[in-house]
Amino acid sequence: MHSNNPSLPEAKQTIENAIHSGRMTLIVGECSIKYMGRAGSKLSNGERLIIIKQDGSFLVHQNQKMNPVNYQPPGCIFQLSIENEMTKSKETTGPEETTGSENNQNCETELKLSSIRRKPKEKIEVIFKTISFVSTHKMHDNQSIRLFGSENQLSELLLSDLHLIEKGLVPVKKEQVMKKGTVDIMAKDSHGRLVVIELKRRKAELNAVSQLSRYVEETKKLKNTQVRGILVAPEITPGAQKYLERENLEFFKLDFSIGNPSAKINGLESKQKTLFE
Amino acid sequence: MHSNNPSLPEAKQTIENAIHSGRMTLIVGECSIKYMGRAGSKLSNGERLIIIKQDGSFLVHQNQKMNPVNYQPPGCIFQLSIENEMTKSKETTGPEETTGSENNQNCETELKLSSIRRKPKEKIEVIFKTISFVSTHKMHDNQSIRLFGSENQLSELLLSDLHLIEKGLVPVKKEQVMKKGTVDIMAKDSHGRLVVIELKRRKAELNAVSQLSRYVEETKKLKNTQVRGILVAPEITPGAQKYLERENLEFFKLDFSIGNPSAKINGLESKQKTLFE
DNA sequence: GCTGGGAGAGGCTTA
DNA sequence: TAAGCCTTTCCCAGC
Repeated sequence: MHSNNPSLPEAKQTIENAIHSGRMTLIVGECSIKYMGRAGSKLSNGERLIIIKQDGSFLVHQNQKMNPVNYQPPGCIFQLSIENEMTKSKETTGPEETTGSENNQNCETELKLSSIRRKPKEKIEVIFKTISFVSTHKMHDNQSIRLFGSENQLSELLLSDLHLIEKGLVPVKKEQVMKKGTVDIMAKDSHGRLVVIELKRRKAELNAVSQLSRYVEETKKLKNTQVRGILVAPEITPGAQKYLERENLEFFKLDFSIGNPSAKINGLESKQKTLFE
Repeated sequence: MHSNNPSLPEAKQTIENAIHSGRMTLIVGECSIKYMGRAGSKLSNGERLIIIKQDGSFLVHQNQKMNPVNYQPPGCIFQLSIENEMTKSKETTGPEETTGSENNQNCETELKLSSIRRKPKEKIEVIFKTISFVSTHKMHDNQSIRLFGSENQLSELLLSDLHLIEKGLVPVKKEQVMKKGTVDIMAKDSHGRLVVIELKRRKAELNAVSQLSRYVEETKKLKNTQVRGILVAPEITPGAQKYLERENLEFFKLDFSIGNPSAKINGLESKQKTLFE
């Protein structure tokens, strides 16, 4: 269902019906936006796209950037109301005679769309001056995305190929839960020393080293033994490299990108491909 | 501009025109999606909303969740092509006689929309079986959002109210750039000791302590002097608290919420309000 | 529910 | 451009 240049009351009705029936609602219109909650924001008048989803997600997009300019996560509720100058005046200064409304009866009328989140308490108010477009869609879709190459998956792959990193490296407690606490992979080297392995699917930065360092320290205290730490990532920043060396930790370069011929990881790549195809 | 249940060639033309003229394009249709790049993903057939923005941003939304299921950041380019079974067969197994096309001439025809990112090399392919809806919008909008309550802003406010944290605390190099490297605020206490302050606008977790610890250690080495570290946040998790104590760092509770009467931060709240109103 | 950490993170500022 | 870090981060898995 869709309508072009609907009146604000028409739009209100359409949107309410759509929300009620779980249809995705798209609105394009000239609006100003206010947000108050964990933080606050204001956006002056302009044309934007508003999206209301079945699960109560709420998005406001400008015609640029990937991320919405305002948003609410799933679960919020919506309120719609027609407001006009007379109403507003009444509320604030009492009834007045309408002025300047001869040219356009709607020029002072606005549609307010509020989306409210309970916890934390947050509210977005979209004040539409005009709506150029509303459409609603049933959106039949029972599929879920399958993602390949997440850190978790790479970790699994790496477990069976630990020798890629170092000869003689074996998982601690073979075929058992690796994720001890927050450590990605726990292993033992050929000298029987514990090795904590932190995996990053992208260029490792300072905080990755901080993390590994923390894990190593905790493991040392817990096991009361010497513990090595290896950071596995496709790249590392200079600062992180220096920090790593100061902490006596190690780096192993490993590229994970899918479908990239330059990522010639023995065995790993083919396994990824197999999973992906 | 909009069209309902367009043919795939019509949709192709409409979309190409819109991209060329920088109009935001909305497409609702039944499609399958494939992504290859830093990672990979597959999504089987279903109805989704596709958004193409002026700056080359690309979004695929299902009717749930806040985040797009697939996406490209600004700057990517688009390719559209009509594909059908005969074409496909030719490519793979040579010409064949068309079968089962009597009922619906378009049943084997597809519209492929590819969005390509240069660096890193990534590609999304959306294969439309049917398109129920296309609309394009000029989206006149020259406004930028003004956000209140970001950590940066809070840091600025706090600089002029350092005594809130501790009596006698003064900024190092008064009225000068504080952000030495990555340290939020550098100060001196009444005993002349350097104090590194890390500010978190929300509940502080382990990595916040890691961060502060790292800054303190670096500052110690750099200045070769005793250095205190204070974590300022509205809350702290138990794990972070323990870690903090082990590292001999300090915590100061400070609530930043906007419009929350419980946030009785002397001066800070009124300053925030002033900024927001 | 809280804690912890990844994300195809994106996006921003500064060097 | 890279580096570092914030985000109204969202989101998910574990506990």
